[in-house]
Amino acid sequence: MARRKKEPRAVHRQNIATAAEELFTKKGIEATSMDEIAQKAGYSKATLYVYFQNKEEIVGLLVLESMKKLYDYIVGAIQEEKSMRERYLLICQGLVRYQEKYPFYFQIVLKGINVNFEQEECLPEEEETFRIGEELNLVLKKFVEEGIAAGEFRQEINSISTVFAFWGMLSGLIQLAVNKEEYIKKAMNQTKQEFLQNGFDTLYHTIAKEKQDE
Amino acid sequence: MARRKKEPRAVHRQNIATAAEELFTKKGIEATSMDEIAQKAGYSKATLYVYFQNKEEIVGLLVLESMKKLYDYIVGAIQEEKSMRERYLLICQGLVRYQEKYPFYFQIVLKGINVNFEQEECLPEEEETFRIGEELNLVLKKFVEEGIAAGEFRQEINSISTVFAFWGMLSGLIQLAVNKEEYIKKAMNQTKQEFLQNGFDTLYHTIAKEKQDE
Amino acid sequence: MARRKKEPRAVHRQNIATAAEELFTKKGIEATSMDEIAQKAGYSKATLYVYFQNKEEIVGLLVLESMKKLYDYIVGAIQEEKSMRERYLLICQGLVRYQEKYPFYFQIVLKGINVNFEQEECLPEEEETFRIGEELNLVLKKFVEEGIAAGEFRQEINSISTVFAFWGMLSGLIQLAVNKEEYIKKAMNQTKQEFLQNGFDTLYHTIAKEKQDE
Amino acid sequence: MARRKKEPRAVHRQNIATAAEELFTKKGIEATSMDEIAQKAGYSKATLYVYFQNKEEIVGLLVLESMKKLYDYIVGAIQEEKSMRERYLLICQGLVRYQEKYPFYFQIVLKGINVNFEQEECLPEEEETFRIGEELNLVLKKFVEEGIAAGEFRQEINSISTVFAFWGMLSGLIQLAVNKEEYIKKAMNQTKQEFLQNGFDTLYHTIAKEKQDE
DNA sequence: CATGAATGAGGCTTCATTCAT
DNA sequence: GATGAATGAAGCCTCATTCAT
Repeated sequence: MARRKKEPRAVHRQNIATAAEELFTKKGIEATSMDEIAQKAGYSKATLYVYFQNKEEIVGLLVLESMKKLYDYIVGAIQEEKSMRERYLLICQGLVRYQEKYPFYFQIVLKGINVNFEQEECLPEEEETFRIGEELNLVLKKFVEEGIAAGEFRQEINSISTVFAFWGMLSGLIQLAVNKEEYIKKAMNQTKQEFLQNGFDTLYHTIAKEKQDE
Repeated sequence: MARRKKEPRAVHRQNIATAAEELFTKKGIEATSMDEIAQKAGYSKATLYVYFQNKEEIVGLLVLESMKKLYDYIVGAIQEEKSMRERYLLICQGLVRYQEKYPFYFQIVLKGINVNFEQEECLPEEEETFRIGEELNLVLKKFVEEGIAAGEFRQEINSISTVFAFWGMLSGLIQLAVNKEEYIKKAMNQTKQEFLQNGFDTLYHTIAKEKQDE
Repeated sequence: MARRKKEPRAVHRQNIATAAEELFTKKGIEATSMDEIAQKAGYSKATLYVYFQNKEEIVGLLVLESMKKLYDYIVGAIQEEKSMRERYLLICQGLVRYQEKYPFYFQIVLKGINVNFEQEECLPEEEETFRIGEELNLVLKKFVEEGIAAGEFRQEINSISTVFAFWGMLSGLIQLAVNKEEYIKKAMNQTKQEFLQNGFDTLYHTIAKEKQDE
Repeated sequence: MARRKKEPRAVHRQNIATAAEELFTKKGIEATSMDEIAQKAGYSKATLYVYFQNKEEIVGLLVLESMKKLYDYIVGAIQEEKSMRERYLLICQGLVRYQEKYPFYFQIVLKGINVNFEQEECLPEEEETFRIGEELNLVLKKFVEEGIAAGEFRQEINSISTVFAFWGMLSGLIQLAVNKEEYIKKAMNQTKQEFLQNGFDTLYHTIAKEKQDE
């Protein structure tokens, strides 16, 4: 009954994680049972526990993966050879793509993780997630500093705090856009994209030096 | 053992809702069982089902109540005889108070409700919640228009879309501040209040007419 | 589907406990599942948890009951208007009856309970069990003292330690007799009763003053 | 990854048994999983089933080994060139050592094994265990007879039955002492050793000829 | 109306054991 | 022979919900 010959552990973990991912995206994390994940992944429920300690670890891995993706999106955006403004918008688009791909982790990442700041009791995946989050903050901070140095961003903005605040505002904006996409369409006749574009622009005024007309 | 002689249905609903409210705030909605609510409210568990169809309806009522409170906060802020800026900040404080008082509905309100836009399957409470939300949007829109008329806010901002975007950004900012209060303290040596104040100011630049240096 | 009208909580607990008791006796505690208990008791599995916090509590109640029974056996034996020797033998018989009725608790009682000496974390049933055990020790100690005073028992025996030692020896003897009843029959052609009688007599020499021929 | 080139079957069995032994002693038999045994032994879990039919057989082997050890202890004690009394106490000490080294088999040996007397369904290890048990009985019987012949032990004691009864009483005493070591300390201010010493002495009166004051 | 009583459905997790390679 | 892989079966427990009284 050996279903797969000799595929490395990581492959099985990925199979399971992928199945879980789809279900989480469709039904939410809490509402998805290990039974369903097993079924979807094509393993027996018990097998799940061969590859993961528990449900939490599956979530943990997925969150970590999502965080990596987010990191890549954003670093990729920043490394483009474009204007500050264009790169800023690419960063925003990165967040949007992230939210679309991992709707549930978006919240988790924005909520719980960093709390375990220097604490012990957490899965290695969670630690790693936190670490990447920190790195991401640094990368963004550098981006802001670069913008200031280039005379494009206003000097007053204390970079780290700004980054963090932006993080919150952007994610709030995106979540709203997603949750109320339909409403936005009907009530103000805008696509999600348009609505977001507006929001991103608006927020850009916040950091950009005067004369930066939208 | 009829606990209260003939008190109207609404009183019992309120008793139950109040008990639920406290538990939800302390432990979260999912983590609170009907058992606990019944216990805290001083009713039998079965009685809960006399006054509410199911758990969801309890949540619905509570969300509605919270929405009313939020409405009051914001309308109250707007009606103050103060400058635009001061009133803007009062609105923000209203949101903060709301988040503090109803941490769990904050998300619900920002997420699911309006989706049922003109749909059938939803509790009367949800409809009402939606209605108040709409009204709130109008009130805020008027506030923005007043600001524009007074020459304090920039003209370009299409009022309804701006209101909505602000809604998202402010709530994102607040949620972040709450979830990472500890982190904010450690990493940037700011209290939640300070961090938020900064964020609100920053966002104010977005709508305020030039020369409005913080 | 209300199976029983208004029987008090204790009745249900007893129903469940009785079913559990039978299964424990037949298959052992570990080997008996809550499912089986529910089935045998004629309740749904979930109902078990209405009346008991968990499996442990069922065991706890049963152990307590058994302890009470044991207490009654022994106090009853001691209160008989007979000679020391006869009463001693009645005590022994009490232990035998106890072992026959509650084979599994015999071990539990002799093993785990008193360990929680003055500790906190234990069910009220366990505390009560411990308390009765203590009382039993006292009763037995008095019996020994009475025997000494009557000039029937040797003076040297430090009463409390003797009681405890006897407790161990008797229970060891009884357990052996039960576990190897068959063997005893075949290897030494004795019934369990005869074998035990001999053992009890032998042990009696230990405490009785000289001239006490078997 | 053949771990050991061509070591005989027995070696592997011993490796596994040793690992199991340690875990059993530390956590109990039930609470030890095959997984853990495999890990500790350095084999794959599946390999365990190459050398043992099932978990039970591992226990069986271990019980057998323990029985051999016990046999050695006791025969060793009897062969000492000392007085009956001293040798009796050595036997007791042997039992104590046995209990300390194999706390879990103590019970098993005293309980289940001989039941399968001349029955079919039992592992070869169990048969062997039984055989050694028998031999042990004989050895002890001879010891008793020697004591009687030497005029040290009372004549009335039918040797085989006495041996068996002693077996039960001693083991009961020892188990009690172990299980309630803490309690003995607190309630009667004795160490386990002291308590046992008393018990052994007490029991010695049972077999010793008069004038044998402790 | 109020509730005591009961439960179906489901959730997570564990573990001894099997089997193809 | 040794093992990686997989799993069936079982266990304990929780909870929203129903219903007869």
